[in-house]
Amino acid sequence: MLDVKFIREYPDVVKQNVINKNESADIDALLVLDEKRRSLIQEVEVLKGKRNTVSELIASLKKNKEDATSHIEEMRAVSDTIKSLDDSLRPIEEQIEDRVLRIPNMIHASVPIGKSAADNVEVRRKGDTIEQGFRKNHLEISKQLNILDFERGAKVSGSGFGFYVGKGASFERALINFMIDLHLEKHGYTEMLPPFLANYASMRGTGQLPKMEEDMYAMPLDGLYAIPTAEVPLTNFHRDEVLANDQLPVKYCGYSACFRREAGSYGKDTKGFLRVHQFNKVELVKFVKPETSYDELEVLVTDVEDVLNALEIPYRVLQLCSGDTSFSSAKTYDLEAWSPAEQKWLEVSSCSNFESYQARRANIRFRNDQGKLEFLHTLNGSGLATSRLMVAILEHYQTEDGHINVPKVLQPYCRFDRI
RNA sequence: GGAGGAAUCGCAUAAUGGUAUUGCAGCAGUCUUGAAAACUGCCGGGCUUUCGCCUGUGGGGGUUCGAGUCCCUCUUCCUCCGCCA
Repeated sequence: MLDVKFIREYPDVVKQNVINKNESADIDALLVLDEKRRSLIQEVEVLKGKRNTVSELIASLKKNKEDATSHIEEMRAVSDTIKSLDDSLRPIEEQIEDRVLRIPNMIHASVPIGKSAADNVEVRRKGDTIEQGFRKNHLEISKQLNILDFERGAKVSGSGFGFYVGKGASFERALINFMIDLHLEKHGYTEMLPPFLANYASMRGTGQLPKMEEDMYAMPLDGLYAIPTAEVPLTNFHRDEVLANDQLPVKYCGYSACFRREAGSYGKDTKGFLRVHQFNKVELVKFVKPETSYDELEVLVTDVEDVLNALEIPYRVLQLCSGDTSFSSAKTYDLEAWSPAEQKWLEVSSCSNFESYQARRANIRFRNDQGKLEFLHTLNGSGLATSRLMVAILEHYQTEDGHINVPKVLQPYCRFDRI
């Protein structure tokens, strides 16, 4: 979340940012509440100061066995007033918190202003887009080879769930292991295997709640939510903690299943793996010093590109415009893999710098060079999500006789080199 | 699920119901050629030009003039019992 002090000082900048991000938030209502809060605090603090000094007086009178009855009587009234002021303050502070949590992060100065995905800027491209040719789409080829089963997924769980079957399951597992090993060995991340359910405080810490509640699977009986990304547990790993200065940067790499209700997106890209309620993803999360976070973002993107390069899948890197940059992010790059059968780019990764937005929500600090406590910066990127990557692989590595060659780098992870 | 114990600054610790102690670590300074040691200051959050003020003992309530301390409740951790892959 943003610092309330910042919102108070630069309300117009914050308002323009909300517009640029295609979000909505009533900044003026917040400022009215903030004003009310501060004047109430001023009033109540004078009374509390009085109570403190008189209480001390009462203590010393009692120690000397003198009479303090009149002071106690007086303080009884003061305490009642304090209580009623505190009572009127509480709902105001709750409203302020709720409103602040619903204000999006400020975009970075380098982010182009734009309305939608059409205004995103292609930064670079590796490999060429290719024609469909003889290639079948991922649903046809996977049905023919019996490696994915969405019909039975729908029977067992519902629309938008699928089974990986036989060599399809092995191949998925190989892909995950390959990506994790690459990030550990080549990029120096620490491996994590997180819980797939998280509590309210964690979901709030990374910015999913309270605003995106309808996108989450919830288990109200236990107050738990199915994670939409490993970003949630990996970032909240350090919630309410202070990291040592020389510990930074901290880099985690973790696999998780990801769960998304995808409410409101019915009918859009719903074919097979293009949009599912559960998918697998290897996530990268970094905790860094503020002055290094934009350099760390660039490195994060190249860490992800290494995976696509190793798999020899054509891809492009996009810088998202303001309107397409997510709620909590200050700057985001998307990576898209080419799908010959769909004849379009598929989003397979999203790499973002959240600056101190998540750190402030989740209260993650470090001791800076001056020995002071300061919010650090968090970043994360998918490295990568397998479902759409699988679509690209099944198309690119398809042979004319209707089989799939296993990419060279995955062969050591599979017990076969052809499906 | 049941019984008992615990939670105080980054870590560790103290506090007959009278307003949070001390040590370590960290930061700045004095001294030093430099470092160490020693000494001084800072060292949870907020407000304040300064002096200071408010707040803060896992979360939320309550009793009281006054709560780390007493009561209720929730959470987490530890010990044991039960159930379980």
